[in-house]
Amino acid sequence: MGRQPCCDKVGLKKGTWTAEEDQKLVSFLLTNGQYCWRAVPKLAGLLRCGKSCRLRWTNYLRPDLKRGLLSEEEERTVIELHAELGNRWSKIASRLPGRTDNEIKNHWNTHIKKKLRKMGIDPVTHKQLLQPAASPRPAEQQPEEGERDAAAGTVSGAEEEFCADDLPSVVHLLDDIVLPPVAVSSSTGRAYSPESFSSSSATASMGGSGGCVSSDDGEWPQMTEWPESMWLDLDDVVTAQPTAWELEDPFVTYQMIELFGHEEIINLN
DNA sequence: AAAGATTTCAACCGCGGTGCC
DNA sequence: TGGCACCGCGGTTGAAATCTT
Repeated sequence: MGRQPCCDKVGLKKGTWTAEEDQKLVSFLLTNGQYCWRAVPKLAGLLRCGKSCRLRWTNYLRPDLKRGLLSEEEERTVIELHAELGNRWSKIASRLPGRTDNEIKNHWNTHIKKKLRKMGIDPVTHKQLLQPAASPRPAEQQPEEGERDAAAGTVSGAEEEFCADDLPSVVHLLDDIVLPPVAVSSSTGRAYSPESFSSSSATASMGGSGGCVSSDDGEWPQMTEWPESMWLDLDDVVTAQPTAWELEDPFVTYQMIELFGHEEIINLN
């Protein structure tokens, strides 16, 4: 009856992935493609459950991922989409090529929430906060993060409260954020340096904009580094072309990369 | 220089939807 | 048709990195 369990969790490794594990997983998936995640760890020689492998691949090892902080343009998109969709991170991520739901969720919680609050905007409802962020209530009256979110309603609650008229004001206010001077690609909105298009196999498939991110200290953007494990094992994915093209739907981005000597078209969403 | 506090983000957990048996 | 596993999602955790004192 039914299927076999995904994993028995006995003797399986947890926690941070090692370079060797990354290497095994990437090597296996690039050779065999993605099919049954349950079978992947066994076939790849990993003491991990399929779920863990899927997570590692989708959030960190996929060659089409962008690395580094979200650009100003990407942040704006996230804010707009969050106002529209709430905490549906996967939906938001699907509109930001090369970004994962986990990455966007983390960035939202660590950066964007703070920025919005500083600007006096409730990150849950996207409306102006009643009290200025600079003059918080006394500690005993200050609800915990979770409480506040719960009080403001769940995702659906936020949707109910959200008024489309609020969106332009939110986006406009974002313009007031002072960012360090960086070179920004006019076509992609992403910061870049001349080194962006390095011959590194990993950076070559980052949406055509290179793996470069702006730094917070106002200096020239830094190259995004891929884990050493990837350098070791991605010799087979060399010379990926930084040529991305967009079809009718601006949110569907495809990219041609070279895999094992033949060209592959990958959907960056 | 060291210790403690804070921040970041990779990874895990648990749930719901879907599909297989 | 019911039970179960798979998959993907959102929330949470905790180790590592960074900052502050």
